[in-house]
Amino acid sequence: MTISQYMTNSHKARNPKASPTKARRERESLERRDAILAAARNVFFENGIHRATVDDVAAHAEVAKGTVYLYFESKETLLAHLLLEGLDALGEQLAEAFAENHPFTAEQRLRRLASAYLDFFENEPDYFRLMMALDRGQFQEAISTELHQQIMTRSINGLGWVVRAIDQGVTDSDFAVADSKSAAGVFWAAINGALVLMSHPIRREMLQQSVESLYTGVMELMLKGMKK
Amino acid sequence: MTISQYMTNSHKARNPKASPTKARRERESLERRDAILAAARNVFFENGIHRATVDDVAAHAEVAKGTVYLYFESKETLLAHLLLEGLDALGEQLAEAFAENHPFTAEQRLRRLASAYLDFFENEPDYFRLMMALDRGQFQEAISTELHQQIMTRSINGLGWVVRAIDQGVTDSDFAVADSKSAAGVFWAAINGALVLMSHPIRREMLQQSVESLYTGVMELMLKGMKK
DNA sequence: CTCATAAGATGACTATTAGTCAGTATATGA
DNA sequence: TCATATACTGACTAATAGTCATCTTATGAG
Repeated sequence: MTISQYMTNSHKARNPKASPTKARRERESLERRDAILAAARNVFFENGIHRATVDDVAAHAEVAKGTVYLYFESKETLLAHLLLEGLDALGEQLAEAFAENHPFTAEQRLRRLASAYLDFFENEPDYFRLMMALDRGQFQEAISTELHQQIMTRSINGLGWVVRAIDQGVTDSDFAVADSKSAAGVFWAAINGALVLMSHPIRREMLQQSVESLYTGVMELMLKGMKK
Repeated sequence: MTISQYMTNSHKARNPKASPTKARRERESLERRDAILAAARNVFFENGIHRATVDDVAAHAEVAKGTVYLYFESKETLLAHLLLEGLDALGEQLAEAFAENHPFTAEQRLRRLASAYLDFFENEPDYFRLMMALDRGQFQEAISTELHQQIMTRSINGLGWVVRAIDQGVTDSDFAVADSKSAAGVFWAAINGALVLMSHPIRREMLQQSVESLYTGVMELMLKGMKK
């Protein structure tokens, strides 16, 4: 018996219920959970989160409604998990845009981050809508604090890239800002505000300009304002 | 008989149902409508628009539920009328801040407008929440296009003050912006984004700064960016 | 193979609430 | 006084989130 085999057995032995069956059961349980989440993604994104019903989600996942509630506490919890997916996707795109190992200037990095967010807005409108729709007290009260913490952590991590870019700008003496964290909040609030405002066709018509031009306008003013 | 008296009588005569009673009836109808709207204001603002029920509103207005629906098509229509109240209040404050007859500079005017919006955010949090909460497709689909038009008109009028301030800045050669309408959209999107972002206690904690400082940060950067 | 047990799944049921409408009450003026 | 019109009522329907007693299936001991 090799050491690794011994350790594996030891691991199994720790839990009296351990058996080849258990591993399969756990896998199947995760698969079912994923199937329900996938159904939720389709149903909520297709019909909008208010029109869509848990019965619909159950039907799409080919399980009874009760089963949905075995895997997720509530409709809001389901939505929260979709939100986490969206935040993860955005986080990855921001990390890629920051491009840690490339010798970009701080300004280039901020432009790339802003551009990545605009791409996300345009390519993943469902996730973006979800992020905005769930950014409300009503929703937050309906999910566990643990889940809420996870969402907040993901959000902070996303903003972290902006903080780092601004830090770089301060270090390189390109930017003049009092506090990089505040400045990151300002920058993000502004470009996010542009996207929220332009999410409505009527608003776009009203302002007679495209999402891109308003978004770029906000970004350029913010950059100009931060530069030395 | 003066001309005005003649015209008044002529107006009444146009409608064969005219009578002293009719005027009273109409007044009473408006009073009831106001009572229901007042009840809605209390109930929705007290409990939050999702938790509050139309039964609650009816109970507070001391009418049957059916009566509420005689005066307002739906829960959303009730909310839309509260929203109009809020937009009117904000519009008045912006007009006052603009101070047409005072010799303020464009920059002073923009600062005053932004300051008025911050005041509104802080003094009328219920109306502000309503404005943000109802800024969604789901809500817009549920009200008449006429009502929706009214809301949009109020919004445009509000932004109009910002456009005028920026126009002044361009005329006075203080600002360098390509298009004042776009620039107004940019400015408003940015400061509004700051308020939305900071509406959440968790977000404020995350960014470790006050609403005021982030808001001011956004405004100063936007002003700096617009200045020649 | 058989059967007791546990784990997992089910869907009928409850509770809540927006919106309806047949019936009732009140006011008007002929 | 009474027919009519107007205003109001609240029991009812429909939709839907969430529950839980019951059933089904898989497991492994004998």
